[in-house]
Amino acid sequence: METEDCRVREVLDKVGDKWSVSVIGVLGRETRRFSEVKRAIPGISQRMLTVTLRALERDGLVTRTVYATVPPRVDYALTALGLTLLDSAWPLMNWALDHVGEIDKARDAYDRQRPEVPPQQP
Amino acid sequence: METEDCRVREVLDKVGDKWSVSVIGVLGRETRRFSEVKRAIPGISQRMLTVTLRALERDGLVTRTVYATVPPRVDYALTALGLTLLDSAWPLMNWALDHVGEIDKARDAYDRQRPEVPPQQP
DNA sequence: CAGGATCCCGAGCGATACTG
DNA sequence: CAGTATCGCTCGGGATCCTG
Repeated sequence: METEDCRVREVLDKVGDKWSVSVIGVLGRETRRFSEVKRAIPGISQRMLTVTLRALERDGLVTRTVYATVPPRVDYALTALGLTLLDSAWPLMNWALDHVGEIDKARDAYDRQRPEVPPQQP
Repeated sequence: METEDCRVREVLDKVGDKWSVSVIGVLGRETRRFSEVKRAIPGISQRMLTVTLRALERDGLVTRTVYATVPPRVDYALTALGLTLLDSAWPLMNWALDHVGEIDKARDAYDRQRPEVPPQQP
């Protein structure tokens, strides 16, 4: 954890950013249209979906296929590289799922110990 | 990837944030003092190290031990939970290390295809 | 030595409106 | 349908100064 660790962190930042994981998870092993991905991720704005997909495409993690139809249609899918990322991220995603409860409990315990600006009524 | 996915993302955000991974990596299986961790992570400010460590402690991932000596001394170490996180994160960290090169290449190729505001001299 | 308190800038992102 | 363009706000986080 020293010198080129920053490069790792850069990649981890990407995985950790607000939407990339969700998008990669939704794509999984199937090809999806823009609107399908959007519908599959409740809170995302079309802007952030576009931005996120562009970034993933730029990094060689997803492919973008445009069909010159009317109305337009664009398909997204994970590349081979993207699939290896998905596989490598699985353990961590599972960890998150498995331990959310523990984390919540730890957090509550921690918060109960420190008053931290006890509620006032302004 | 639908409803409680947001909880997973919340945890992933934590892992993906700017310093958590580095801190967890530095702690690894050994106890370290505040200043040791700080020195092991080049770019970090003491403020962000404090903030990051507090968040990890709150989530039950690291323990904080204060010695009432002069000068003061504070030790940090991963909890059992933190260790399971470290293990689960390994595959992803390795993936990042192994594929940084590929990502850079993909990025360069992508950028070379789109002019994207060709350099001007203002 | 370990960290609390402030100030402050800019990236990140949501909301909205327009287009091929 | 699948974007692009703008505006504006939030807040992450760096710099700096102070303390037990």
